[in-house]
Amino acid sequence: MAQHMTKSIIRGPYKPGRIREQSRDLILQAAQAEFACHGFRGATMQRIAESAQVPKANIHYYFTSKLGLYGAVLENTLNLWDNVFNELSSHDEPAYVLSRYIDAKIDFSRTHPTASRLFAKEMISGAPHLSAYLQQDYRQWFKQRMSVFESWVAQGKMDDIDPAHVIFMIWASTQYYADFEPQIIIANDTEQLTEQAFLDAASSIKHIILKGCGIH
Amino acid sequence: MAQHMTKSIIRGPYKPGRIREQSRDLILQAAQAEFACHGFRGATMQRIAESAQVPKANIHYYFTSKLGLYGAVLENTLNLWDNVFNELSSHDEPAYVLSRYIDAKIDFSRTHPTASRLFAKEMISGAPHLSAYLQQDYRQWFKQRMSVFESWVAQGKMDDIDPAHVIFMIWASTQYYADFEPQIIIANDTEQLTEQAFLDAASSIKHIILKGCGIH
DNA sequence: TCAATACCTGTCTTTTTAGTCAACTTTTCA
DNA sequence: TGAAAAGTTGACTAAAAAGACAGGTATTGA
Repeated sequence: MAQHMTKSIIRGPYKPGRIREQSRDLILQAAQAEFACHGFRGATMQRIAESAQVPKANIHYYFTSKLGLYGAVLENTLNLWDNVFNELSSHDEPAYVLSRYIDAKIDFSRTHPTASRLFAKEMISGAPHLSAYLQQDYRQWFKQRMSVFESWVAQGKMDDIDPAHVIFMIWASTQYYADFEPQIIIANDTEQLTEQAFLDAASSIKHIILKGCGIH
Repeated sequence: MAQHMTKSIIRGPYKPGRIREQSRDLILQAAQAEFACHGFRGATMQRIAESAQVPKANIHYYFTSKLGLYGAVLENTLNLWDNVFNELSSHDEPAYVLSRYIDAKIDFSRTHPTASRLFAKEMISGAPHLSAYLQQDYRQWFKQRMSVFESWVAQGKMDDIDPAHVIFMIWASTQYYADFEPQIIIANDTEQLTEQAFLDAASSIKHIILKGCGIH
């Protein structure tokens, strides 16, 4: 993704590359929703074009192919993801760190549900387009966090539980509120999930995870 | 799904309707895998045919259309699902009931991963083909179980947590091991998930859920 | 103002897809 | 055993899909 920012000062409403950026973003957003809903194979360029209200040929002006567009959408989404990942820092107090992390994850589910769903769809399909990411950034991040948990266990700050399962439980529980929305909406007997519903979910998850891991 | 069992005694290897049943099952199984991997729109009749090793026209002999086939697959899958749902009976002891339920759910993830993924894909897509089920059986089941939890809370057998979140946490955590398999495999640094890995997961989930809910 | 560059899109081609159909083979049971 | 019923399938059609491309318009900076 080469960025060739010109040195031009803001002079009028137009700068070279500015239209490009806007149009790309518009298409990427429509594409994310379409891919999240129907998966890579099930999404169509025509529907993405209609959703973004641009001619289909315009998409091919900015993206080489359907696969190229999907790759750009995934890359875009992973950047968001990484920011939330990094919230799980190596602070000394597990209660503080995990609480913040669960809050951040639930907030992500509320504010970026399509990003969560896109990622989930890709995983369920066997993650054919994420192997590079999973093998590198993810693997590294995961190992680092594991060692933090292990140090907590060694210091007697939490029960001796395999940290991997704790992380998976947090991911699963928080992402569930984005990915399985229809199920939750019907169980709640409501039309759509309010911010309060997400806060309540975070509260329950924090209670169970912290107490369940013996963290005070 | 009309069943017209004839009264014929076992005479040879062939009975009317027997071939039908076998062929339908063969196709349904291939279709489940394909739909689970690529979703409704992304799956193709040709690929299902190849996977089942029958000509495409044969599928159309048994199923009216792609949508009809998908409906049959969903119906098939929901029957399996319901059996696991019913494991969560209204026994007196929450520790016993929840332990058994978590074990059953994890076992389902291990033995029927494609069923879990099919269901997840449908949910993420907004559950357009499951509204009838969600509005009836599921809703009813959910309300009944909620009241069981509430009675446990009233009897001081568990902490005062919204039961819905507990159920969602159990579902999310157990299904995660089927739906997000690639992620777990890479984290575990292994080739595939062993039965022992699932047992360990169940063990950790039980520990956290029971202790986290204050169940003894 | 005026080339040069970036951006836009209607129309076309090729491939893939769901679904049809008529001719064929196998199985059944009276 | 033989006619009727069930099952099978290669070849076809029509629709939808991804992508190419030429000929346009808008924007820029000198």
